[in-house]
Amino acid sequence: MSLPHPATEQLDLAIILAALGDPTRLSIVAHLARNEAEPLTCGQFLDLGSKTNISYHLAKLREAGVTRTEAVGTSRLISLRRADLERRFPGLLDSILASAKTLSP
Amino acid sequence: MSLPHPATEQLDLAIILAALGDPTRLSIVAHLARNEAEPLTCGQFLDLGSKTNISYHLAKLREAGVTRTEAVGTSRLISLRRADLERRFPGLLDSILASAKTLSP
DNA sequence: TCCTTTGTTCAAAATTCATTGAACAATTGA
DNA sequence: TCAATTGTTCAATGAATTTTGAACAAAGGA
Repeated sequence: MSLPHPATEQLDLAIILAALGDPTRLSIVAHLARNEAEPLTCGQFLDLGSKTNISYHLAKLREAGVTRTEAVGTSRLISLRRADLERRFPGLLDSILASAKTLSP
Repeated sequence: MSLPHPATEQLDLAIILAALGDPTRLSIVAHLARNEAEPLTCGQFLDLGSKTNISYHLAKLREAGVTRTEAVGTSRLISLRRADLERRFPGLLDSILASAKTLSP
């Protein structure tokens, strides 16, 4: 099982914005931001869609470079690539997360 | 000819990010930001695509609330809705424009 | 070993998106 | 009035996206 992640220098703005320009994925990212202390598993997003569908959206976020996914046992631990994003596009993620917060308090 | 623009309070984050998550539209917005002194016409984007195609992308940006389009003669003057965006999602547009700048210096 | 848990992959269907050319509309100027 | 300029709308097409269920795979525990 390969879980390819784009390198930091390869992160593309349009691809990242497209990945975040979807309600389900925006909810996933907001949820990750709210629980950055410990990474979350796929199963913790099942209220947002079916198992298959969440797997699809999480793959999109990973391929865009927004999240990192590491396999641990049968689970996948998902976390925001905050430091990488900050280095490539300073301030971008924070402003998007802040904007997302004005919607779901 | 009606040119409907969403109200500031109705601006939706996912819709805005989806509108900006396209290379052509990101170029359009970056170009608008570089020339905010005076609004631009559709014809000034023809290097990014065909006349019909640019009209399509400009409609997307307008419907998302990113741009404002006013008819003047046979032309359309297009400008960023910077103040509205700032009020609804403070800092968002600036951070996206700054990120876009790191790509095309 | 067998079963459960946790996710992925695959194929199919439905939807949406992007692009094009032809036709149209409105304004301006000769 | 006639023609040129500036964009939009329409229909069609191909591509990409989203969603679903069935089948599969890997790890862990009884």
